[in-house]
Amino acid sequence: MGKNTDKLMLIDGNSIIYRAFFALPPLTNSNGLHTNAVFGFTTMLLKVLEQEKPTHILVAFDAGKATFRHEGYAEYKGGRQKTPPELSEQFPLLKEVIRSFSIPQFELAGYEADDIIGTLSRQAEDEGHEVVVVSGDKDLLQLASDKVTVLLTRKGVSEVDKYAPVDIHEKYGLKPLQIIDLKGLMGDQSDNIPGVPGVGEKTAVKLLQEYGSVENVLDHVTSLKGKLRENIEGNMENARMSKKLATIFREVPLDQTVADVAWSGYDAAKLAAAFRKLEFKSLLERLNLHGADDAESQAMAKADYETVIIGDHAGGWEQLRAALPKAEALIVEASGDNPHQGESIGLAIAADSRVFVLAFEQLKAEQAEDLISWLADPDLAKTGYDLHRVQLILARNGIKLCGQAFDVQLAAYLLDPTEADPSLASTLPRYGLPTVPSDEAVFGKGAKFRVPPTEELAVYLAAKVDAVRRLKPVLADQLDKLGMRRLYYELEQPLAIVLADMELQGIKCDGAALQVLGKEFQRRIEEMMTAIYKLAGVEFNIGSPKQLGEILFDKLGLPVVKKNKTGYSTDAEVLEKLEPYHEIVRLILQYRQMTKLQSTYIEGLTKEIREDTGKIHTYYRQTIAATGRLASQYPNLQNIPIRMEEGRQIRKAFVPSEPGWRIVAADYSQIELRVLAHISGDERLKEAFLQEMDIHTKTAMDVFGVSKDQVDANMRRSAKAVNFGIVYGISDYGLSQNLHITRKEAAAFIEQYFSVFQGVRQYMDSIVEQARRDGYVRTLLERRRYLPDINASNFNLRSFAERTAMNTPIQGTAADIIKLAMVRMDEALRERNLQSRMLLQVHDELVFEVPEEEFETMKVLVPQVMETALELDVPLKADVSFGYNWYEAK
DNA sequence: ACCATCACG
DNA sequence: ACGTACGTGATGGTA
Repeated sequence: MGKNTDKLMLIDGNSIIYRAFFALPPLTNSNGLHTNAVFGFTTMLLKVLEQEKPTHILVAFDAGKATFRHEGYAEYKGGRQKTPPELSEQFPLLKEVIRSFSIPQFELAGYEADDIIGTLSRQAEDEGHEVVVVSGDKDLLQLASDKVTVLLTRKGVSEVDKYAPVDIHEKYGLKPLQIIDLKGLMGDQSDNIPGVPGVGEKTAVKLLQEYGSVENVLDHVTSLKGKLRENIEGNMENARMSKKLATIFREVPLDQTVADVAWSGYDAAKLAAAFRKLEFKSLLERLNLHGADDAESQAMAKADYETVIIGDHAGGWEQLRAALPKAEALIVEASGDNPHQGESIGLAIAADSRVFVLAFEQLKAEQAEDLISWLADPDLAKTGYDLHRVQLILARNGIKLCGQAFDVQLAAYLLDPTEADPSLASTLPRYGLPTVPSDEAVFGKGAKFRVPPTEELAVYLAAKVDAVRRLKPVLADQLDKLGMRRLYYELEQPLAIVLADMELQGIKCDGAALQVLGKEFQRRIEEMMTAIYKLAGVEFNIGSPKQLGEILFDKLGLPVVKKNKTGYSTDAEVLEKLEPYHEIVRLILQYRQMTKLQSTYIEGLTKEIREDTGKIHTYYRQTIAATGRLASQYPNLQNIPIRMEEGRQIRKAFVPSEPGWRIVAADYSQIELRVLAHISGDERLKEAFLQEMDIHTKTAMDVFGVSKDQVDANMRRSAKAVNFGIVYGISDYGLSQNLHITRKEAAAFIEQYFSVFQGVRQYMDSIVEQARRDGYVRTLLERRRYLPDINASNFNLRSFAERTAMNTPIQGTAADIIKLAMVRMDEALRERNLQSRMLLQVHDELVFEVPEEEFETMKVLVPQVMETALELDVPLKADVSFGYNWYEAK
């Protein structure tokens, strides 16, 4: 190493790849090779290279054989699960990627990556250079010094935390070297290092802060008391050995020196080739490497079709007309995220060996008639990408779409509802097909959005529509294989059309009523601002959590309850605790509430009212929620206030679009707990619903062992919280937070609940076990959700996956049921020739507008359809309400 | 672009 | 010992 500005980066290869493997969902390239861990490692590597800009770098690996640590303690790393084959196969891939980065890597028989890193970091330190160690293992913190900082991965591997000695002290109250003592005392499950039984992190830190080291703790064991002393006295040798095992050996006989790992950056073309091979499309883009790699185009589908641009020559329309009977796939392109707005761009249709592409403009031509009637013909099947959206875009242009037969986006969502990127560009490689460029690559994003010249656009749309045609049979087969055929064809596909109809219908919103309310809110906001400034003694931006924190905690000296990574937390939970200390707090809570109503609802909704019709048209996303629920956007009409009276007033602005009509709303009563009763088969829970009892009261009776009359409001409230907790995947901590009780009390509640509702306990245990075995959970209608973290060694990731395993079948089945009810309801309205319209869905509620003469019919029909959507072992119950606006329907 | 906050089921 | 309740979307502030 030469200059003093040199910086050596040492990466713990094994630790990072393990972390990445368990943190990321399974990912395979088109050859079926698993690549998730390599992907995670690479993402992390790019990030730290960018951030730290090292001049020297090395990735160290364990040699995969016995190390010197096994000589003294044969059980070292014993009991560890065998490396899963899905991970093993990624080591060679990773090593190749590292080579493509031109980064040196090594391993040495008998030593671990830690030891190599320790040795080189000492060498560099002695030479006076700066060192950065990267790992997922906090053992490495022992290496920190003036010269050495340690980066530990957080949240899987996507982020790193930087530790200098001062940070370690802040977090643990220990010096870097004491990390070894820490492990000596507390041990390490994953390395099978015993430590001292009964001593965890808390106790170990306390002991070390007092005594400094393991040895000194052992010397002073007589001054300790009780069980702790007993445990330590009985395990002195274990403690000494554990410390030894945890100590990184810093004198590995290495041939290489720091100078040997000099690094001057990577060769973009080499790296691109490697990413290409692994199909790391997003990384290619991130590096802007497209131009660097000629092989890129090879993975793109080689066009084995003829592209016909309509409008180019006279015969185009005629060819299209002749080809339409054989049409196989359809693409409709428009700009922006909101299909109710934005510019319609173009269409592409794949038929036989040809692909036809036309600009939207062309649909105005006389010759477009055949195409338009093809689109509208319910007997002519269309396969496409996001047909729900297509239906809206076409409708906006006065064109009807019918005959939706297969939607690759919807199918891909059902096959993996957690996949974040539903684009064709990302879906294709997941199913082993050659990919297409991303929308972003073609159109640019945000302000840079532009429609490319006709020729380029045509090539892109042609590639997409061809891709849809290839993808369809693959996804359809997969749906069949996984038993999701009916879910797709009888539920989701028909629902897409029902949703589009609802969205096109829209709901009338009385803008004037919103303005009246807004005026009142504004008056109160200004009143509160004045009062808050007066109490604070200064004017500041109340909406800025940073400034508010300074006022509350620095200026007024209120106690700090909770912190977040930006600084003081000032959320409602914190403010409620601070209310007794200062009257400003209550005002701030009210101010927050009012400004939320004003900006999100009064102003937000007003912007969404169409001038010509006075209606709001939301957009239901059918392929977003991991549980199968819908999501509503632009605007979100699933979170209109109801819990607080002030906010609830907003609902008065939602009115029928025809004079004299009414709003009829019906919501499922306790659908999630009913679903739980059904799928768990718990006799007591079933009985509660069969007897039509108030479920929270009944729960309180059973849990507290009292009669109905003895259940007071508090007991019912607790029972209600427990019921919520059960649905969410219960944890004592979560329940304790919610009820403001101790964790112990919460745990006792839960235990009591489970001892009464044994079927529920059994279900919760078995669903988690099943998830561990299969890697996924399912709803009653066979919707599935994969839980890649269910076997993670990271407690947090694993616990989250376990709660998800408990929650998703419940929330997801409830979603199945209301979706089914929507499809049936749509049919019922048509069959009976009713004018009433379904307008909104709010997870367990459906909202209609109903003419006077259909009012009595709908009051019966809606709950009847909802209650019979699916037969369970307990009855489903829907409560109807009505009024001349949504507020009154309560 | 990301975070904190808060609206709903 | 670990440190969270499940699922969403919109907003304003801040880097």
